[in-house]
Amino acid sequence: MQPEERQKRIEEYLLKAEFASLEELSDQVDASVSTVRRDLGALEEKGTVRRTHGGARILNPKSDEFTFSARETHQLGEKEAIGKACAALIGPNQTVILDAGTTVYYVARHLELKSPQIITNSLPVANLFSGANKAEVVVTGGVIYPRLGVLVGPLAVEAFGKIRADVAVMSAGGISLEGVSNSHGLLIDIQRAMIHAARKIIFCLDSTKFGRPSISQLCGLEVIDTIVTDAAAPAEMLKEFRKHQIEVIVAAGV
Amino acid sequence: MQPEERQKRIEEYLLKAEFASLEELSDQVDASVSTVRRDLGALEEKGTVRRTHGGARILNPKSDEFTFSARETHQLGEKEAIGKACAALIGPNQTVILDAGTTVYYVARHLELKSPQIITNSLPVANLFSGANKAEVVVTGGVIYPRLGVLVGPLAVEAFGKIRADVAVMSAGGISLEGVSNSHGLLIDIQRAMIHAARKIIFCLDSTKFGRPSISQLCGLEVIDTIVTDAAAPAEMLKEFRKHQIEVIVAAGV
DNA sequence: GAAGATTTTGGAAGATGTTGCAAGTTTTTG
DNA sequence: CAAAAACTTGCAACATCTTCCAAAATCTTC
Repeated sequence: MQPEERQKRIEEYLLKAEFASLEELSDQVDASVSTVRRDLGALEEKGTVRRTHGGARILNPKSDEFTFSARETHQLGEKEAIGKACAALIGPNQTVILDAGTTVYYVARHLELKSPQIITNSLPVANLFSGANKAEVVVTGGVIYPRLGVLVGPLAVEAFGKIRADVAVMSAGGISLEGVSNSHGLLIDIQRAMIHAARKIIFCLDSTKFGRPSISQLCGLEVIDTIVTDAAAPAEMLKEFRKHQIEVIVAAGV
Repeated sequence: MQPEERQKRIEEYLLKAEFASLEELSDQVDASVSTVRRDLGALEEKGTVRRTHGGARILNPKSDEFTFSARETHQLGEKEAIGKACAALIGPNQTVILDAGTTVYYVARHLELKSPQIITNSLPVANLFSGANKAEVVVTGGVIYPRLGVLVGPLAVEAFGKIRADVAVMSAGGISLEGVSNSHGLLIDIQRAMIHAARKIIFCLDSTKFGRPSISQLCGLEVIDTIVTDAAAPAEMLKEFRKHQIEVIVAAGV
């Protein structure tokens, strides 16, 4: 990537996050910390950013945009790790369905470089890619479900009915030996349509989701191809899932 | 391929992507990197592009109407005023189509309280309402047009084909006595569908848009019901528009 | 049309710029 | 004050730029 593009992306990231560590930025723009350091030097010269020990801060914060403010999520480390591990499963130029949900959002963040074709009904995910130019992103229609920024309703279901994808990256409210469940009834129809449209089904579930069934049953274990979770997931359950021919990936902690 | 055609394609690609590496462009126009380098040199001379190490960057982001770098929007005050004046035209509980474009975005900001039903293909507008739960917001599907955050393509056109609305709030690249025009060809189909779907058509145009025709013709004056603009709009043109039975509203300056 | 002049193209060699790493110094933290 | 983290500097490896040249395409002139 060219220095200018990298610097612009650093600026953009800082606009959203306000501060960021060098590590974070380095990860974000896929360059070494040294390079990020130099970039920040240039940006500071330009006056848009101020260096701090270990990171940088935006000088002229103007973030009223709707983005998952990268800070407000619990278990950030785990979700980052899951996101990275799951993104590694996606090949370049694949067609990927991305579900709504914070965990999947973190998968999306690691997907930019693969320039896949993406289909989503999540506004935060759409926003993530709206500035980037590499990936082609299809947004399903629908009514905005307040707070979550998910598009729901017949338009969304229809859109998934029309397409076929290589992979669906899903999240859910809970998983047990009986299957996967979710708390928002409205989402169930859409998630079923996603599952129907994709050849391979990956569920991203942080460890808190295990053995915690939610209100509405989404699907049985037999439709799942892969589960990506973090190190705190209960080992016996994972063993059970493996018995069901499910590939279980435990993301390395940070 | 002719040098001119090649250079035009480079420009077009950069318009979408903002940055591009030499490799990328060379691939895109099917010429060697050396040739692309020379082309970029010419384009830089012409002033549309800036060379960077390893690539190039678009310099003159065309038609600021749709580019949403909220940081650098010109005529912010005017757009705010237009937004306020236009929002006043909308009654409560109406169904409103909101076009993409910065001016319309400012209308949306003043619309929250009226809790209307909103239909839009603009991601920034959708984001604006995704937190609030007053309004019901329908987002059309579509492919994200890079950088602009507009949903384009058949999904979007179809969505507008299926619905009926009370009002459409539109923007455009330019207006003259011949009619309204826009710079992005892709958007024309969608805007036509919007016009078709709505009973009343309002155009929000800041004063810089007058007498400045853009590339593609969108529609004639006869479809316009109302124009909202700011105080700097040329008086004679407004008079002409009024003769065509168009209601012209001049928003009070800040 | 054909022969020669001109322009454009793609590539090669050396100059220049950028990147990531490591050693040594400074700052922060407990 | 000592350990840890972060910063600076210098450097080697790498990518990109400039300049040049020969081949190909295009234009002129007859």
